[in-house]
Amino acid sequence: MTSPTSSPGSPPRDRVTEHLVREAALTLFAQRGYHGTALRDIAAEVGIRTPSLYNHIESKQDLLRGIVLTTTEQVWSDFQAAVAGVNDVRERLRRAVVTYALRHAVHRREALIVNRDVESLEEPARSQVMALRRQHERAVREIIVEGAGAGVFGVSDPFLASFAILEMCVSVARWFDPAGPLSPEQVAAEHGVFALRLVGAPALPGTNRP
Amino acid sequence: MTSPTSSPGSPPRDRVTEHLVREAALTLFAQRGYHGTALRDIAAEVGIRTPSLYNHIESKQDLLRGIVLTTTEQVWSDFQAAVAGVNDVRERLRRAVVTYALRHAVHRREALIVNRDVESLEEPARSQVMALRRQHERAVREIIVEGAGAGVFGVSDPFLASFAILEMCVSVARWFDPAGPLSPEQVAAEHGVFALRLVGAPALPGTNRP
DNA sequence: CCTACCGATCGGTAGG
DNA sequence: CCTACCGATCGGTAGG
Repeated sequence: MTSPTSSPGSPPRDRVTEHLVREAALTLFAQRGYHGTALRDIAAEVGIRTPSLYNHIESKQDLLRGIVLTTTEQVWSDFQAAVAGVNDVRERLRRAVVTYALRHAVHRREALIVNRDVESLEEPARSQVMALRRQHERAVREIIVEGAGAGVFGVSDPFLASFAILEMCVSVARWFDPAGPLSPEQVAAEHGVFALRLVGAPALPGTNRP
Repeated sequence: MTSPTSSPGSPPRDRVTEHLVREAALTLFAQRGYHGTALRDIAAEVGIRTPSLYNHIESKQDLLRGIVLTTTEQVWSDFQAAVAGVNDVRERLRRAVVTYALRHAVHRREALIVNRDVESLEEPARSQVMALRRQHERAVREIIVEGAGAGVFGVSDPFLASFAILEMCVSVARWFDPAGPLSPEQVAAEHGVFALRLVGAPALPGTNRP
């Protein structure tokens, strides 16, 4: 692949791209946190000096905003796709949980940053993110409320149960090891089983392997 | 209460104490993270200037170390006290979970800091903390292994189940609201129920209120 | 407990 | 993409 254009005035294509910079930020923010990462570190990671970063990004805050907003939006669209057209309330809960857990195994860095550094996000992005998160939480809780109302789930407090289930999935990002014995899909499937058990639902066929 | 001693050379007792400083650090580290909190902020919180902090503490790192080490040691001793002399494996798991969840509801700030900023702890404290955490994790996992071996729990992967249960308790620190409708004890008890359901154990008497 | 001050580092800009 | 540099802020010390 060669440089596609060389219109007058535009600099020659360099090796470092915006994507590479955001990728480096993702890794370092996840490891050390937003405030624990210096732009100097990110620059070094991609082999340039700090000021050159500004050819690719607007600011350090811009890096955080991109990661957190994109991830939060994807959580919501993932959820909608997962439960769309599914009528059985057990299966709807299972799919919501499997999707959410899968994301936290596959996109560990993004998840860690969203949960650790959302407080460092400036307004108005922070409020947008919080609203989207609450929307997702409410939607999952409503599945539990519906299942409890129908007598399919035995749950005394849907708030408690939904937080426990959601946060159990979130924590996958903290301990999941891609080099470990289980695939993201296996971990996600097992969390679907855990969630149904937790709400006291009768097991779905084929979900309990001894 | 008056100043108890005034031995020659010792300065008069001031209003600011080491405890007050550590209390302020606890609140601010929990809110903004270790790297997001300046000593200046902590000093302002207790109404003094930054250099005066050093009459009470050794360094910023010393504040973090105190919080994280103490908390981690208490988790371990809590656990030992909770399961001591309990033979039934279901009851042992339930007590371990209730104790752990209760701590995360009552000591929210400490828990948030341990989980967010342990990476900022310098050696050798960091390794000490990690070892203690692994010890606790292993002990909980062994309860699950024992229950599974005895056929009381139906669990395909004790690692997965123990992480899910433990992290569900950890997350209590993130959403628990002391002003909310549930007491720490109620939340903790409910997590005991969740844990037993999650491992597929038959319910203990009186643990399921509709 | 304070003021004065230290070197180091931060995110970011000027200018090429 | 770079060097040179900015003001602000950091944790911490000197000295009283």
